[in-house]
Amino acid sequence: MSASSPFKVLPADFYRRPAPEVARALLGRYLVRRVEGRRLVVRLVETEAYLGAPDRASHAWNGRRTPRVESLYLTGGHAYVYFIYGMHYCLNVVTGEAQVGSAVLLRAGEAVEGGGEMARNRGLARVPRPGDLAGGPGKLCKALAIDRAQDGLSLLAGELTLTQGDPVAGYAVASGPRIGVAYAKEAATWPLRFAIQGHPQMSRPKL
DNA sequence: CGGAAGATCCACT
DNA sequence: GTGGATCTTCCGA
Repeated sequence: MSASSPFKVLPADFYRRPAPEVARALLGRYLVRRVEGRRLVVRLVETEAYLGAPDRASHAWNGRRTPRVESLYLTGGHAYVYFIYGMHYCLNVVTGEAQVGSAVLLRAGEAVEGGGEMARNRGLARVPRPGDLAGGPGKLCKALAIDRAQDGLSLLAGELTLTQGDPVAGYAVASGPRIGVAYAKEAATWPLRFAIQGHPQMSRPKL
């Protein structure tokens, strides 16, 4: 744990770096969701970087620009939330400069605060282990009550922020190919998935 | 304008 | 391990 408060909000500069760097740096950080004065917190354990135009798996591949992905082109430090498979939302953190379209998908976290409310948001009858509340991109959004209403929000203050948390050292980070992007040709094998090494709550295949 | 597929999750075998 | 749910978005015709 670091010297200052684990809930100190990460500054804009944190996001103005290449997506893979931010993806690594986000591990161990706290994602803080405020809803009606209450605070829900998860510690991030798994992320994926998406590079933008050169990355076939990215929603910004080849400069693709549609109303849905508009917030992906904001400057680093904003949220990009999209709806997928007819029933799930996924939360991304935009990285780099505006108009680039690079981002980090938040794939999994473990509950730090507000587990009871997260379980209710998930529709679970009981409160499971902390890692089972947000162990997947869709679950993470559902647990934290995130949907398209949060698309485009600044992460520097307000209902959705990222804070210092409990960052891990570089040696503790594992990387590998991203999940669910087999269609993306050459980009499918790029090692842009990052997780806290050996963490029990990675979403699916182990790294 | 229609068809196809998707950065997922869960129940069931 | 496999398949179904469910619907928005995109691309080709």
